[in-house]
Amino acid sequence: MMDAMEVKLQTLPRQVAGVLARRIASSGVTGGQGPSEQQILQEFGVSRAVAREALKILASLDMIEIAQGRRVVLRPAEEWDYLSPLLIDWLPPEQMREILAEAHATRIIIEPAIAAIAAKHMTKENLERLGTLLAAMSASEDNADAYLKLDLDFHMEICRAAQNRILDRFMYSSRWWQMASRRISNQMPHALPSATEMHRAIYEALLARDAKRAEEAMRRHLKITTAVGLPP
Amino acid sequence: MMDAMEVKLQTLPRQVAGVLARRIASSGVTGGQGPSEQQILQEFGVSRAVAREALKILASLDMIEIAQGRRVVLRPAEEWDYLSPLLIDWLPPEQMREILAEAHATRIIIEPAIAAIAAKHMTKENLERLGTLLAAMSASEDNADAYLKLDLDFHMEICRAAQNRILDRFMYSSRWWQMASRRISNQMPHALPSATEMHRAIYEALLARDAKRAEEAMRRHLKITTAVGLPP
DNA sequence: AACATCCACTTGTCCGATAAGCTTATAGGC
DNA sequence: GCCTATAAGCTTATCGGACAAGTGGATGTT
Repeated sequence: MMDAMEVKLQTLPRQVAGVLARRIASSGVTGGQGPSEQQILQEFGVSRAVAREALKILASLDMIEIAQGRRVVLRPAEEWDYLSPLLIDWLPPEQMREILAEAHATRIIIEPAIAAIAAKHMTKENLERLGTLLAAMSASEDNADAYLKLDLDFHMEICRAAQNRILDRFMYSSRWWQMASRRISNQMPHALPSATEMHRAIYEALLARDAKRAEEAMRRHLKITTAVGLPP
Repeated sequence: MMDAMEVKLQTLPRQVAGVLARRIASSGVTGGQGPSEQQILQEFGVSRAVAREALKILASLDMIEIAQGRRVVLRPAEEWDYLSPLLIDWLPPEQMREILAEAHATRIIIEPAIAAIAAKHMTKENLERLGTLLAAMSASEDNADAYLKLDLDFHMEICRAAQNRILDRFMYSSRWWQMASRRISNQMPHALPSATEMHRAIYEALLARDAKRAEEAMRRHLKITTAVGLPP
């Protein structure tokens, strides 16, 4: 049962799935045969139940395809579930950076549109929570971790106002991207005060229910964040 | 082991997960205790392995949370994975219609932006494939099923040109939404010729690498589709 | 060469047992 | 009486072995 020495951070199937996923993602091979239950048993020394669950995890990420009687096959990488926090963590560094850059590009498309819609649907409660978050951000500019959490909540609160569960889901995934992004690039503590200013600009546009202004404020905010936080 | 009479369309865990998911989605309850392994064993008469896999499926949709020693808990419906084709099929009709409407609203946000980006990245191969698809659509206007597949491929091909795997993933999910949408509303055979015209307008804008025009053509196309294909 | 049969391999499902973690209740000490 | 600590009982995690069911290729026949 793997190495008894190592600390148990995650469930066994997830650890096995992680090793397999990294291997698949690094190899770049696609379309061929994937790992079979038997191979996993022998290589990792785990029970068949664990091997099966590990494969099920990879299947839920659309990395492999499982069918009775047939061998596991590797699915094309273009269709993997890059919205899953699991997959993000298992990608090799270069691919991870690429995905995070693409995720940010997608934010620049979606979030201004969200802000525009939200401006028209904002309730008093939404605005109150945004105001509270803004004050907390202003007071947390010396704590990058706390600030990030408030930042994420701020954007999520705006999305909630747009009342669209598909967009909600996108923002939910965005949470993991940004946490991963911060893990690999620990800079931008100096940018926090200016970030608060930009958030305030968004807030005030929403307060005035000015869709155009909210959209533009959000776009400016995200474009500047690109230049600061991510590699070219 | 359930009813031996019924045909085996899907794997057993998935069937069980479907029943449980429908029950959870219909009840509207959230935050409380979810189904335990023992309860599933007794109610469905399946083995523990099947019960566990069924729960794992629900967990992969973010519908429940599983942890050793603790009982399964129901997660808030706002964070379910509405991008999954499984969940879509398991929602009660009203919720399904709501989600499909929200999905279409999201398409109107994202796809025009995709078209604008794609216009600048279009390769000769992309344009050739689009042209082929367009011709096939024109010849399939009497076959709604075939037309839908070509339609989906057309939009996907444009997205591919934008070279963004997050957007790719979104379009991949969009595939299931539209197939579900067609399943519940079987109209719009008369709209196919005009749909081809709109697709051609998009194609020509891309051919001219005119981002603004492609964006606007895509937006018009999707807005008209809204009025025809979905309930208000 | 075409076709039917059989066999080996793979995944699906079942059963029973032990380990590990959490919650609650109970017993003890203060 | 209140608090703490231990223990009991529930939950999920992992193991091992067995058989069923489906697929694909090898085999063999016509």
